[in-house]
Amino acid sequence: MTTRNKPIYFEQLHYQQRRIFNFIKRFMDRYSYGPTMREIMTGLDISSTSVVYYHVNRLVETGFLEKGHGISRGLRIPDHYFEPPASVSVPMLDEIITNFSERVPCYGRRHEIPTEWLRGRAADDVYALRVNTHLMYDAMVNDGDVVVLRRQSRLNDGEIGIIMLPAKKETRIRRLKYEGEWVCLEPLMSVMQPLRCRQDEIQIVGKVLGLMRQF
Amino acid sequence: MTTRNKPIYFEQLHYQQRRIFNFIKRFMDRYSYGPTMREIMTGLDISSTSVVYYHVNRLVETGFLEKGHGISRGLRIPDHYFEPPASVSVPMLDEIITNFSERVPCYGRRHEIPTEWLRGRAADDVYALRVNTHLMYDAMVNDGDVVVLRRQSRLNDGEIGIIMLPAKKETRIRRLKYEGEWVCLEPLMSVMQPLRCRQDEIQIVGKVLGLMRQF
DNA sequence: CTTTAAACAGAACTTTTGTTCTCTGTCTAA
DNA sequence: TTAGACAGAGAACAAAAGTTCTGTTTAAAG
Repeated sequence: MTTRNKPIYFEQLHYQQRRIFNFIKRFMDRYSYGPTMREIMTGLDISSTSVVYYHVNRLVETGFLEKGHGISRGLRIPDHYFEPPASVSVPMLDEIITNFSERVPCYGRRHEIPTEWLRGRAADDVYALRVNTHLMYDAMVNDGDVVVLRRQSRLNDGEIGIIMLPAKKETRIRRLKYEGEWVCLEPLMSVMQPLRCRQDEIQIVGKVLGLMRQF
Repeated sequence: MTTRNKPIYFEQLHYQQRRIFNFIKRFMDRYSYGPTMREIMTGLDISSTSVVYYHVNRLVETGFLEKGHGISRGLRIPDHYFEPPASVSVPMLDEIITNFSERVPCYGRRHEIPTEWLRGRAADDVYALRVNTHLMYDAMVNDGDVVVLRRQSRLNDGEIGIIMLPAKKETRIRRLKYEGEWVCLEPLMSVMQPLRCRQDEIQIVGKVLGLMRQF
């Protein structure tokens, strides 16, 4: 395997090689199978298959293409050329489950969220939750909104999460601030009152990643 | 073109044809190009390429496969076998543009929205708009939220849209109700006051499809 | 100006691969 | 029983397509 370090960016490739690469990509888009050397030749008005062969091998050397030796239409575009999916599907919960050590029921329905919301992390333990009125004014969350959360029992200082108050039988979306032995549940709307309580009085359900509302 | 009506569902296909179809699908998944008759033959321990050829043509006849005549590795799996994308990308606007007859500036940034929000319609004229505070309390929309809208100058009775009040130099997200010569802009939060005005006092920017908020 | 490597041209060659053909066995409906 | 549709075997053929070879041009470097 002889890999050169010279050209890294596509723009640094020579004119002919850029043309060939683009042709292959468009061809595969259209026909789902790759072009032959001859098809590239006629498609780009190149005079000989050997010229195509030459440049294709150059592209393979520089990692812009993959190719099975002796395989008809065996050109491939490496995986890293395809953008990762812009959205991921996460399971949808019908209600908040108190004890998260037990299995979370998934009713088969799923919800699509932007990959960006994961901030590079895996989608493990990420769920969508359709909230009902009792969460309403806490954080500009409306009845019927879908809240996306990562299930976790701890939050860093200043992070926003879904927090249960077992004594009051309430669930809130609040920003968590640690103050020594105490925690302060700050509302996201200034109209609401902050809530100060002992750490063992709250139960953290998860971290809120985002919210989606369909009108 | 001889198309039969007999087998419609994959499960109705004969054992051998199901095997071949699955083999092709797995092969393409793995190598990105299709298998040859011989590769299918050896891969499925079939005794002759002609047997493979026979069943492949049967699969083409019944619409489970597509195939270019005389094309090496020219097998294709029809589009309808692949699920439509779960999300679509729409251009992002930096601000509300008053006169929508002129070209909408697009800064290259885009936003991912669930396909479901389009309700089967095309993504034409759909834009994402990051709102700033002046829209805030109208509809539980917060500063920094991304509102997804379809650009249109008319709304049906009861639909929710982004509505400009040129005289007041205000923009609101409200539910529109027609009352004869008048229109009523109903708030989505009951705390707010409805607004009654003449039809020529408002300018409809678009219909609101949804809202996304990243924490 | 000479040298050298990259790029191009054209043709021929070899392998790969789709296609055809003939023959055989099996099952079903008439 | 028998014609006919269907599936399978095996071999051979022909087209498709990758590869190699030789030689020429071009452009940059020494």
